[in-house]
Amino acid sequence: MAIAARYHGILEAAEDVLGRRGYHQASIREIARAANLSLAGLYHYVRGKDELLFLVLDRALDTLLGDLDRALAEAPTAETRLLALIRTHLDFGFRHPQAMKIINRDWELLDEPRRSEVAAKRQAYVQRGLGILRELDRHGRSGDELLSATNLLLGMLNGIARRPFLRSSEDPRDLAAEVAALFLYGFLERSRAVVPGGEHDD
Amino acid sequence: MAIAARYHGILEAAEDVLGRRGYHQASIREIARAANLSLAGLYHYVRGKDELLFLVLDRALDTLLGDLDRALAEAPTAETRLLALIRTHLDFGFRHPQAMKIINRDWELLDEPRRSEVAAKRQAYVQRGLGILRELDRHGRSGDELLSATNLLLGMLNGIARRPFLRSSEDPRDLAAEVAALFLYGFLERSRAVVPGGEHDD
DNA sequence: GCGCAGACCGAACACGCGTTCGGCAGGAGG
DNA sequence: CCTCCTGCCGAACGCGTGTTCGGTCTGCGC
Repeated sequence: MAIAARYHGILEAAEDVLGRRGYHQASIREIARAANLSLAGLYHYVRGKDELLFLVLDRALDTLLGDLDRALAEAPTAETRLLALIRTHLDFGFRHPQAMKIINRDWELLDEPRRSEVAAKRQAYVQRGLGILRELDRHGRSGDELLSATNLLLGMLNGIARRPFLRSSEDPRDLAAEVAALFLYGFLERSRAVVPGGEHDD
Repeated sequence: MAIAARYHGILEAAEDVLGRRGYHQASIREIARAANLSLAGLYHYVRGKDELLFLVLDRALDTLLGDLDRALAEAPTAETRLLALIRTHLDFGFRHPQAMKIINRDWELLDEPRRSEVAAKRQAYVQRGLGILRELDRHGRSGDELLSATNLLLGMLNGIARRPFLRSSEDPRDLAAEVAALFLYGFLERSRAVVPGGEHDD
């Protein structure tokens, strides 16, 4: 179990350093120091720098997809599922900002066997969004149109999560409802509550 | 004038290489090679790598802001101004994809005297968007709400411009109208033409 | 006690990087 | 003809990097 704890600590350190500095600025020496290990000691657990990136990326995407599917399973309607996706995404972004940065910024830097693996998980995430929008669609949009709308939505979410715009006063719950309202009804309308009665307190 | 041509070529080369590889992966040697100069020859024109980044960034932001202000000046209503902003942004993204990447990805890497300078130009751009949304607002939104809506909108745009999702079939004009419609009226509504009669052919 | 295996480390290697230095061509001015 | 200046280059310096090698501990089976 001690080895597993070490491994876990290494992944945490790598996520933090890789997220804060970016893949190419982050040095393996810095990750080792953050994990309370020597440089060569870190190499005892990990084959190289790209494996470190892969491990962090893989774990983060598993967490994100897991959170999402758990939230989706509890949402009965398409509207609540959309809200659940937005909420999960923003929540993850606020709770694991470094992991989010790595997902959005550094995943292309992996080399080929592994790159496809995380690309598949990224695509699975997009598919969840696309499925929800397909349910929500009332105008018979084509797959291409739905896909670009999905990318628009995810772009909005990443635009928020990227930098701390309004993190000061707002909490992710309210923010998610606001984003959902804007996406569903547009900027010109204003309907505060997206889901008419679907709120449950925790 | 030959010196000006050289300078221009250097900026083009730097924009291309910096955009494609990112600041820290791009080497000055590669930029020099792309500009048909030797390594030391490049240093004859430029003080260092960060100055290269600054020059590219500054020129790109000037172009973007210039394009935007020119398009805004011709747009009579708030709706057409919104459409103009979206169009300009997407157009710039399609025409100068490398410059767009640098603007969105690498500007934070500048060191302090210059960083503030490009931050100011970036903020000026956001202010244009915020002003348009303020005109468009029918619900007395607060400055914070308008700012976050602006960031949502810009996030959507960058989400598209980032990767070639649908570049195959769509052209920026149609795409811009689609984005504007989705932003103004929401996903649930569908109004094809955002601006009822404001189209002029070129 | 003995040996072995695994956790861990200090020191080095090879390499690519940003930057600098000394110099070479060639045209202009005296 | 000499000199200066500008555009440009080959070669090097110093440094930080990812990675590896040889070794030292410590604990456990026999």
